[in-house]
Amino acid sequence: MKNSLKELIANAARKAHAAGVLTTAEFPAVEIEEPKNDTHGDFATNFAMLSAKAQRMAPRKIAQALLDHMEDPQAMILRMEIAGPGFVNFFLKPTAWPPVVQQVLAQDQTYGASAIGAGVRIQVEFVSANPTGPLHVGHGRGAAVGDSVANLLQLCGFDVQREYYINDSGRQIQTLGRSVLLRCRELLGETVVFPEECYQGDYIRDLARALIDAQGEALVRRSDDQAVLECARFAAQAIIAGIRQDLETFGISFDRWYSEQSLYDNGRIERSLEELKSRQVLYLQDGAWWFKTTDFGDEKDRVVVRQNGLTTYFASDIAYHRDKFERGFDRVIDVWGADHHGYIPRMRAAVEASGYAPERFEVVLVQLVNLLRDGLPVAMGKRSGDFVTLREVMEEVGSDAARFIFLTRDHESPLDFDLTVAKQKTNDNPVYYVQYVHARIASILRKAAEQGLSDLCWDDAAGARLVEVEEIQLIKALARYPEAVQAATLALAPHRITFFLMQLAALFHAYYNKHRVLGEDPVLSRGRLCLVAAVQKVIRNGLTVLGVGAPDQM
RNA sequence: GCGCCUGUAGCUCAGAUGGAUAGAGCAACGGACUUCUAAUCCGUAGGUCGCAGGUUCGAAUCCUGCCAGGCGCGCCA
Repeated sequence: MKNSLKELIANAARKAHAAGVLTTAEFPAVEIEEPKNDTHGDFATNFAMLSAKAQRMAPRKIAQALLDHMEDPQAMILRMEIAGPGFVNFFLKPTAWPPVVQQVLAQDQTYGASAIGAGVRIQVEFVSANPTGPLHVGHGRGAAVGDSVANLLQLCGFDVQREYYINDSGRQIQTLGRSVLLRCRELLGETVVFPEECYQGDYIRDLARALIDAQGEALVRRSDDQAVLECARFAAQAIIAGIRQDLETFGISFDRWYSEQSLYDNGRIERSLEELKSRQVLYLQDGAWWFKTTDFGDEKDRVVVRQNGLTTYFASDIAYHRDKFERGFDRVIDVWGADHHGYIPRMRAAVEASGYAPERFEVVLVQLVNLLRDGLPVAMGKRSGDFVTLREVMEEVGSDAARFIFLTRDHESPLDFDLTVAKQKTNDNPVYYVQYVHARIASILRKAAEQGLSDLCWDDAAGARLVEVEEIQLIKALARYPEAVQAATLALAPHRITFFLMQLAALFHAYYNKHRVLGEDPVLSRGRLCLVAAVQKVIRNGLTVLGVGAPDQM
């Protein structure tokens, strides 16, 4: 709807210029908005005001020129007016709207899809939690955001790959192995001092028990190094399996799990460091190798190889991101916890120094989650091992509620997640508010089927009966969905879909309370049935983007 | 000290590329179920968009400075 109007305006501008009324053909991009105030029409454009400078004309004069040259082949415009400083307001005929319903019904699951990303390969890397413990609530938010961003991109035609990077090398894995080994010894009757820097959670004990069951006491008889390694391997593997399962329960699966260790094993880290040396961005100082990230806008240089000869985490990341681009991705998106934001400049530097345009690398920062119960903070200490896992949250409030709530805020805003509210089945809890729309409509459709009205066959006669204000508002909202998807995608902001759905749900509930779908008049009933069926499809499509189910009954 | 994020109704938050009179929900108060699911709806009330300048036809939105809160500033990951 909006796009066809844009065409009309652009054509009018060209014609006006050809006719010599406008002085230059230098036009701004046509922008169209939906005025909040409906006395300003269905749509409005500020084209005349934006053109004033280039045309050296008064905005209202330009507006008049547009009106004089406007064509309307589909006869959808009722009237146009010039208003205020130079807005052009468009009032559409009531008959312009109902065809949208038909379009939604016809396109079904693909309504909202587009091809704006066609031919672009894009990778979204998210969660990537260290395999040293189960996922917690914060990871859940990152997972929900990352997966929905990927869904949005796919919907817009991008070729998307989801990837999880496993930090399965380095000191933390060693620590993991040590933690498990100590618990093993403890279980076998030794008295051990369990150091503070080891992982404290109960899951370490569980892993130790499982390992003893599998291997018996043979384990502790090995040399320390050997035993730690064995424990680490076993534990990391088990934890990753658990993470994978949690994510699956959460409705998320990855196309690829990428091992950090593999970057060492196949020499990629070595190679990328050599390459940086040859590009003269590495230098040796105090026995360590430094990357001159300051040449690329970072505030200080960063170490990639330590004095002791070990590479840093940053070195792995350089190799990893280089590999992403070598695999042919046009865009690379990392979803990170906001506490890593200080890492962005050096990572961007690394991308640029590796020979790739830094704009091709983007980071979505996800702010932290404050877990509450009855409005009071739930204690969360990673030190103490006393944190609430994603699995526990899913078990308590359900995956749908959790995912929806994670997406009720801009990912750059911190989020209060109240377990009590998440379980409530009231207006406080927007998941049910939206899902209820789907269930209610399903109920109407069942009822209609009982009455022999199962075929939603659309015709102009039925469409012409959709004249109530609430109906036109609903249809307008449906028409807005594809734009909402595109805007959310371009901004990598899935929460906009959440808000779109809440708004559509509000419009539907109001309509439902005021008008009956199934009534005496068969033609009217059919028209309304098509309308609510279309609403149901858009609700379902939107919930699918969020990874939330659309139930037929509640 | 430097950097990033945040500051909008009593509370929790939306406000795409700058647009016309700044919006929801909750909480408060008053109403609507013999009819397609009341997990719903309708109404009332609520504002110096942190503060001060600037840019322009026009600023919650862009720029500068300040104030408040969060996070980050390791040869850790």
